Amino acid sequence: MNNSSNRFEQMSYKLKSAGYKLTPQRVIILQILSQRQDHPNPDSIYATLKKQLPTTSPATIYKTLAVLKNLKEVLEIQYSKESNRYDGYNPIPHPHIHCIKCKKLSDLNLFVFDQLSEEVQKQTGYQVHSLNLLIDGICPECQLTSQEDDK
Amino acid sequence: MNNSSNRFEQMSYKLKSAGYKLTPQRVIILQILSQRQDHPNPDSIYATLKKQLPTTSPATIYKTLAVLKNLKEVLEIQYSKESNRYDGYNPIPHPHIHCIKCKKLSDLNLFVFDQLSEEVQKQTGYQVHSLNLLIDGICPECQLTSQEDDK
DNA sequence: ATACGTGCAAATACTTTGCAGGCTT
DNA sequence: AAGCCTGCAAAGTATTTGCACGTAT
Repeated sequence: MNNSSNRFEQMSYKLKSAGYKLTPQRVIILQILSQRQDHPNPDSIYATLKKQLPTTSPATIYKTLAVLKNLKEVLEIQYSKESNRYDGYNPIPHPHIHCIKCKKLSDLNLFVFDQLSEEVQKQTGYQVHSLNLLIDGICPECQLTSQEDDK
Repeated sequence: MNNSSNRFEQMSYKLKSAGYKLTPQRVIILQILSQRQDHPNPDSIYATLKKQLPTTSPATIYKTLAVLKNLKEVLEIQYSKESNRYDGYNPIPHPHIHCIKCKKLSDLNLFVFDQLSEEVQKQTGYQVHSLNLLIDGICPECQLTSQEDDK
């Protein structure tokens, strides 16, 4: 059993345990979230979902994402300009790097990250809820193709 | 001469050198940005500006902030839910901690932060543009007052 | 039957844009 | 005179909300 299947089972279980119903819409949303590792935004999830259930509305996705976020079964990566992206494959908080050209959003391994929360808590006295590290840049591929539009 | 005055001079100089005009609106915006250390959002800047120039519109603030951001004379702290906040007092990228109760946004000193950009660049090959570390939590004061609303 | 979920549409919030008029150099 | 800047209003985008209907237990 691969991680996608595990994630699907885990999310389904969590939803049901918390008293939520596993509707056809939600099943598909869970499938999408457990499989995709490209951190889709609501609109992208909507596009896929609409193919299988054409009557679905975006509101359903937003509502389900909110539930999953509260259950910590999906990680929300917040943007101010573009819409949020969601990681259901690996919902444990981790830093990301975002290419501002091709919009790709990738995981980033930083061994300092996991200690940060506790360190900040100690240093500031804040009760830390979430720690968002988001890096914007240009990925190696886009660096090649963007040489011509440099001034 | 204190840092606020320095910042005001520096921002004025940068604007003029880059060919922008120093209009009355912009003078006041620069004053606000150079003095306030609470990381105001556009609306808060607007409220102050409106007192001195009642006909000012929010668009003027957004446009001026965009210019200053490009000149790197103001640091934009991005949110997805609330509006952006701006640091003109210390425009060099640095991490922040945000209280989700009282909305206070404070600077955070993390000695690891300054090395991160280069480390990420090496590790990923990305050309790093900006590194945003934003921590959400509850500040010590709000922890005291919020005990009663805990479930 | 009761409560939850869905889909639609309207509302909200923040920010950007187009444009006409004004001011500065 | 030319160009930049402002203020207004409209448009744009992302997300949330209210509500009536449907469905599952």
